[in-house]
Amino acid sequence: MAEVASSAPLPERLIAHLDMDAFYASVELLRYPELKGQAVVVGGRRIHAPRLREDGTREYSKLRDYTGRGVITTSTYAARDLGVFSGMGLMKAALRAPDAILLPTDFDAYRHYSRLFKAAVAEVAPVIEDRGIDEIYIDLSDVPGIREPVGHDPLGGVRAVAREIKNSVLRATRLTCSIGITPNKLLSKMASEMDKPDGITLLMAHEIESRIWPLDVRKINGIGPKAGAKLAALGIETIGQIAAADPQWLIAQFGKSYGHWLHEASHGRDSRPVVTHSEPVSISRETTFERDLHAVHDRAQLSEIFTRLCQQLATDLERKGYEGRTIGLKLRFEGFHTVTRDLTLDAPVADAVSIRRAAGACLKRVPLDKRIRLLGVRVGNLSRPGEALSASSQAVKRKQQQPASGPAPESLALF
DNA sequence: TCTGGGGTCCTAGGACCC
DNA sequence: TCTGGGGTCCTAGGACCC
Repeated sequence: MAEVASSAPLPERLIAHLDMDAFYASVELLRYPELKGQAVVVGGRRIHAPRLREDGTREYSKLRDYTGRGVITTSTYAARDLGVFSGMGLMKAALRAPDAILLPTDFDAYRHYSRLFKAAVAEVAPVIEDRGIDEIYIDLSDVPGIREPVGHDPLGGVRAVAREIKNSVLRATRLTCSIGITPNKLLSKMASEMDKPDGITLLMAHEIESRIWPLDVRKINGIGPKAGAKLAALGIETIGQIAAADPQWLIAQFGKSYGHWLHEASHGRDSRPVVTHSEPVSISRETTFERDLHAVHDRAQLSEIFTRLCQQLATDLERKGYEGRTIGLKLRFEGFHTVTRDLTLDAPVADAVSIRRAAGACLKRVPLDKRIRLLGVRVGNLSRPGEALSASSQAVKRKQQQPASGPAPESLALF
């Protein structure tokens, strides 16, 4: 009893961040185990799928075979050693690692393993926040046994639960993951990165100074390229330097909200709950062309792609059971300049024709003098069909009983 | 050899209403 | 005729994340 009482009390909340190790690449290695240990990059298209030779061995595409505009979605740790990372253009990566093996992205497979690993975690700890295909937050605060010390280790119970989660994931998927456990999401996200791959990192409040403050500011989830560059220009490189800065000065530099958040984050403070359910805000489809298209010269092709995106979006909406009142259009021009237009209708729609009509009206508000690199369509203001109208859309309904008259059919000739 | 696709959230200005 | 402030909605752009 005396031993337990003398150890530091566990925090009220114990939050885990679990990140699958090189997820897409690791799923591919389950299929092609002979690639284990090699530099492998995921990001190609179908044509880069391995081919079966007469003798039963496989022939893989190499990074040097790639032409086009794709980026790396994941690379194995061996490929990262060659300097190729996710987000990097495949053509650029091919210059650095021409002999790295290239595999096409197979989202269906990754989604399958995503479901498997999340279900495996849920068997141990059910309070889970989805953060995409390969990572989750888990609220471990009330997991049985987690606050039990083991021997002289007050965190023994926490370690045991972490190991149990990792074992459960490994059993279900044959994949490894890394886990960070701390009193909040912000710190856990950083902790899960500290011992990758296949690691467990526990970090409590009294260790912020020694383990968090020396880190680069970009390690904070929420400080991206822009804020990182601005901090660097102000002579701030580490999280500890943010923590040492006058909060009023941070607010003067970054605005009230972000400046205050920077101060809090640098001290490891974060009270955001683990959110186990959320509704989508918008659903979209977009595509980048193999070559930039011209609004006039490539009109037929653009029109076809535009219609196809609307049809895919309608299919997505139906499958997920949503309709939406705000239709958005996105165009990216040569030079990467991006423009969006949106239009809010009086009533939600979900069918391809209505989406296409509204997006077409948006298109008429964009000058099309430059070549187009990307075209996208989005549906926002989502609701479920048959659901009671929201107060706001009821107000609109009352005001204008007439349904919106879209543009005349001839105007669809644009594109 | 630049820079995918699918998202969320924030800001800021103008319209409109009370 | 001028002058307010608050609140909500819509739109456009941008930062950031996986």
